[in-house]
Amino acid sequence: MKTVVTRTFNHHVVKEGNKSLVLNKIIDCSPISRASVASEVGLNKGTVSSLVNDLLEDHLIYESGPGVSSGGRRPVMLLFNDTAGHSIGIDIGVNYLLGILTDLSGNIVLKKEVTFKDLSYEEIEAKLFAVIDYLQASAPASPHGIIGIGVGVPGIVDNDGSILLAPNLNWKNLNLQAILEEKYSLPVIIENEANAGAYGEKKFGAGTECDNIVYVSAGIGIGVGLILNGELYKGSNGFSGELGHMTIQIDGETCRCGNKGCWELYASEQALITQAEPMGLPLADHEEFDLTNLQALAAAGNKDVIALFEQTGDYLGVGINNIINTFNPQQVIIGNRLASAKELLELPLNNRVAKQALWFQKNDLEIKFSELSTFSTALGVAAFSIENFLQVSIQQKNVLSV
Amino acid sequence: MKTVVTRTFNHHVVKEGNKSLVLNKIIDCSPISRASVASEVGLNKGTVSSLVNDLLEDHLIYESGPGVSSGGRRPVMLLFNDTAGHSIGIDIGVNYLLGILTDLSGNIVLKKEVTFKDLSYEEIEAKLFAVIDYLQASAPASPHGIIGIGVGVPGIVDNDGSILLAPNLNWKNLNLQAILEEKYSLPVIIENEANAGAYGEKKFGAGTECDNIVYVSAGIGIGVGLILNGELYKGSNGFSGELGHMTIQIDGETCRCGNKGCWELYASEQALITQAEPMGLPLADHEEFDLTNLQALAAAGNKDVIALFEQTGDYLGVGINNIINTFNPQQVIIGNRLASAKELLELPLNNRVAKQALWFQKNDLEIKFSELSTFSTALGVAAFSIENFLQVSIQQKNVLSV
DNA sequence: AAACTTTGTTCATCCACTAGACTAACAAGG
DNA sequence: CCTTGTTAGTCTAGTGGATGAACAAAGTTT
Repeated sequence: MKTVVTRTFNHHVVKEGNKSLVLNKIIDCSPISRASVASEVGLNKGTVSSLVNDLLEDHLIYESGPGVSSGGRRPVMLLFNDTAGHSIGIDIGVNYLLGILTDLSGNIVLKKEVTFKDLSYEEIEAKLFAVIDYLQASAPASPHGIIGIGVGVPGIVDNDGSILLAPNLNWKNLNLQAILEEKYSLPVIIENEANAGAYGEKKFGAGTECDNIVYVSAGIGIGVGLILNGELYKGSNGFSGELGHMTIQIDGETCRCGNKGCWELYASEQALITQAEPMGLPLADHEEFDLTNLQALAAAGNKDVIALFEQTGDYLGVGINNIINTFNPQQVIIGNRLASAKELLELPLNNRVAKQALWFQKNDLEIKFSELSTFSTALGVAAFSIENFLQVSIQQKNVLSV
Repeated sequence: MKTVVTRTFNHHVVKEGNKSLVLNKIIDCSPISRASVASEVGLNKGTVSSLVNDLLEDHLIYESGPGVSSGGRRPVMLLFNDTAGHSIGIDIGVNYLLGILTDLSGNIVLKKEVTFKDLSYEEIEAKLFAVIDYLQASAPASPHGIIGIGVGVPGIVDNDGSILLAPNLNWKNLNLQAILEEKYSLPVIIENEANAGAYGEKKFGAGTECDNIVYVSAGIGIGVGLILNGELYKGSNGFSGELGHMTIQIDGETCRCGNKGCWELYASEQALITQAEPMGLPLADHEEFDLTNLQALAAAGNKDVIALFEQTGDYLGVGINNIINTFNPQQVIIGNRLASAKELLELPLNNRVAKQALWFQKNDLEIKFSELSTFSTALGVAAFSIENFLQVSIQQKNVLSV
């Protein structure tokens, strides 16, 4: 038996679509009157009134006092009800766990960060539960409560929310989505950290106006999140964006993935550390090399370290140039740990791109460092939940009224 | 003033959407009865009947004799009216011009090929007009006649149909779309040759079932066409897929684009020729090196040439591996001139990918050589016109009835 | 021949959008 | 203060298209 996969069109679809148009208009332009929504979206005034009433009933929007008159009756202003619910976003890093609670506009109302080192899955899971419990308990009261949990992980996530592999955490084949949904009875989304970061930047960061954004998450390794034609591109199985293992030097050094000359051997935090180690640099007792103390050394004027950053920025540029040739994006956003070294990396990176990029690619192209700083991923996964929640909220009314 | 950009939902949209579902079902499954369409698409029988009547009036489908009974009244079978119109597709290469006339299913009814060398734009334009005139004049009579002209060119085409640059033809800033629309008063589409090829494979070739396809057009240079999430991805300005200039060897040779180590320096027809020239190979009088005589030499058992092809296949694999890591596609299709050397290239290419690709990328991944052989591009541009025509046909009725 | 199946049409009903009338609320001018 | 004009929002009748059910048409099975 072939099941029906296509979605047919009927008045439910029409209403849902228009409701979504109205809601998005209010979110983007609040405060706004019914009349303005109608004229700007292109719907009839009556239609808008009716849809607005539905949205009011769902507490997704609210009316504020009358606005200013433009020569006639004063309009009733409509606003998006930011705080009708809250979303939990978790960013699990190699040695930290960042949890945030956001309202429906992505404003961070609460954050909780834990750092650790070399923990087992069970230990990290305990910390994860603790953070979620804390955020859930501390969330302000609201009509819809916690509307979902999103988790970003540094690894390969398939389309079912299973973490196939998180090499730096030593996780394999872990269905974190099922575990969390079971425990919290809430919608849960697990997503690759770079994909989430890209979505975060698209929704709340530098790229709100753009349809084609490439987010380069440069940390210990390099992952890439892709927003193409306005939506997240995940590939057939969810494994797109593994650009850290793009070959940029056929006969280069061997990578832990088994290949030679992978990009992340040249342009990641690990690359910096590996190259710094044999340099005999001064370090405080018991400290290991990491980005932070290398940045300190550079700030102190150590020329070797500065040169190292410049070299890394140049190599970042090589890969980003490949990205530009591939995607012709409007924005390339560099995020994750290396984004904090913007001052050291930006100039050599831009020089490389200026020298290499094909002339026609340079128009309208922006290369930026993340605006959301360390929150891109957490905000991104929180945004996934919000997006789903709003979509379902708009549908439900129709389903119930059938 | 802000113009209305969003499209609101109303009855027309519903009807248009359902009509499209019905038509596509008939195209995919013809012959098929009204009853089957209804149950498989999920629409009411009456709705389907009404929409089918519209489609019959437009000559987009037709009824054949009754089908076989399955225990009741015999169904009236519906078929897509292939020959309700014809589409012209032109593939302009560096030294050839291929024109085809197809029916609405992409069957080639007529073809006309011209070869040339070092012609000016004006000379090529004359040949282009001649081919179009010939195809137009020879097209069988049909209710809708010629429904559009599509042209694929080896160059950079922006979103307005202007050819910004076709380096191997020496064309610059040429609005071929305007020229052809003016002359023929038909809808004209100009598209990059690789993008068109990708679309051709998606519509009529190996990739009809796949949503994520990467088409590698390996000719004198390398261009890549991307089908992502089921649709052609063109980038913000239409310049995506310039993967021929992806760096795969940072300190490699210098390319004509000014950069070093570009992929097409290692894995294109030009790469083969450049490497073959100093080898002192035997050639017939007055002949220059090209793919054809190199293939002949390889077929004759020349070990140096065979090794050259193997090396090229290996390098093709390097870039394709980068593509796999980037896109996690279901299919990678190699097209254009080098596809004809499948026997020589396939093994080393597959070896390289087998050795390099990350393990989780290998599932469900197919690497193929083009099924449509030299027609990918011409069929692709013809398909663009067909797609547009069908979409407009479905709309028109609604617009008229307002 | 009678009973059952399947196909396709017809018709009354429902739902959501639209146009336009209407009410409410305001500004400006005499 | 009242009148005129303008804008905001509601209300109502009308319309288009999907739906479900009844029905006619044309088969098969027993």
